[in-house]
Amino acid sequence: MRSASNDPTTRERIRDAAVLRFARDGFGASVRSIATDAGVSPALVIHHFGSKDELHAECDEQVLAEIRKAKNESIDELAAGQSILHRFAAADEYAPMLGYVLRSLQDGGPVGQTFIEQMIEDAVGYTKHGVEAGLVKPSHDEPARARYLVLSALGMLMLEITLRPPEDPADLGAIVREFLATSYFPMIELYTQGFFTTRRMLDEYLLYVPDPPQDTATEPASD
Amino acid sequence: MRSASNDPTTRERIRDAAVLRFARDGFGASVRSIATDAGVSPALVIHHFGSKDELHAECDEQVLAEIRKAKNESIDELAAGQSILHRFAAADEYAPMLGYVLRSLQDGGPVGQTFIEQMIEDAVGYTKHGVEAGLVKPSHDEPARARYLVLSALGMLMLEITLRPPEDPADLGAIVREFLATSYFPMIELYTQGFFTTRRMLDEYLLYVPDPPQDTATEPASD
DNA sequence: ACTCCGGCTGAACACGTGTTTAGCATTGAA
DNA sequence: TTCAATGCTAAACACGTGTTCAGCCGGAGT
Repeated sequence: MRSASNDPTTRERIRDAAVLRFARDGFGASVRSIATDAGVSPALVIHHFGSKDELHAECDEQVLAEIRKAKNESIDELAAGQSILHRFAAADEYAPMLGYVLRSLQDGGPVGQTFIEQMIEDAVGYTKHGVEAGLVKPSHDEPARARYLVLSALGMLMLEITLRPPEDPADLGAIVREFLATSYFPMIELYTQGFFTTRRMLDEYLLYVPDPPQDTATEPASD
Repeated sequence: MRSASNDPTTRERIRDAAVLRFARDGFGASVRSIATDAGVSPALVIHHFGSKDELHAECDEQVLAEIRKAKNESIDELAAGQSILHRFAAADEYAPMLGYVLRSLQDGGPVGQTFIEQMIEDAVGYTKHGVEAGLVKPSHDEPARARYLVLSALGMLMLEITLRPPEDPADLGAIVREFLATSYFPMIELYTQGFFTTRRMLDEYLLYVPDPPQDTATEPASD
């Protein structure tokens, strides 16, 4: 049999090795290093995937599928308001996936983009629940707030990891946990009591722009 | 004269071209492209700087010096609580410097590190003034808050630019202005009214960790 | 037993990189 | 004029990259 699509062993082993190497070293990792990890010749990698770019694309799909799976499996916890980030950080088995996502974030790749979009979408849901339950204050622009919260948290994590990269990428889970731990206090404090003592700046803004944008908030402040 | 250290023309032209190219294309930019920009042969670049790494280091110094200069020149505005980021975004002439800093942030390079450290240091000062003036609520851990505010803002900007890179890097100033504009509302809202309706989570944390760290907030949560 | 065939490899190719080297050209001094 | 030195370059080198190609090897089919 040609087993045109489901010879599960070698091809998948290469793909998995690639995901790991990409997560560890970024997408500049060489085909040769991936081949070595998979115990295979560089030529075979190309033979199976056609090119490095196609291998990259297939890794993207694989990781996105794994994320979907992880989300479905922990849907109960996620419903409680925990983000997928906590879920990833909870178990070290997710470290490669997390590393891959962060690399993709640094690269501006499609995995990073859709990951962020999904997180924003989820955040909209969480805040909606929170508001309805009376735990979260309503916002004049919920999508903008959700987007702000996600981007600031994820960007901060990305920055932290870029500035102090882990010696062993397997420790990524631990690093994210440490990050969540150290960010927790200032975040909770800010979320609880705010930063300013007066409503002046907010009210002035609401006066100046009486109707907060609904779809795109991307109007530059003229000049 | 040998003019051992102060032939200002060619060498500086190469350095400036390098800063620009690094800002545009990242530090992977080739020596050849820099040489072409400077109207010079690749060999001369090496002849003047010894190696690409040393050129990179010299560009770092140059940019840090420019940042110091820009800070000193606009010290009045900065004292009013505006961050250096606003200053950079205000005029397009700073776009290369800004681009260089962001690249260095992506790379985890020393420019990014000291830039962040400086911003955090400044933020500590700003918030201190704000608290004394009664405009800003005090925090149980001021350094942690300052660090949180800077990292979240800068990380967010970095993420935005990575995910939607400018077609023409000269537009960086405009992009940052747009970013500041769109982040402004959710940020002000969060800073004004907070996020949670109750103090429960904060109080629980303060109960659990009665004495917030004073110098370093980077203690991992045990293992 | 023979053939065929497909997974697989070693060796090479083409290319881009940072860097080196030999030497050109221009300039200033003796 | 001659010499030396300096700023600079063309060409090459060494190396790492993705990719290709001819062919090996082992197992299944007849």
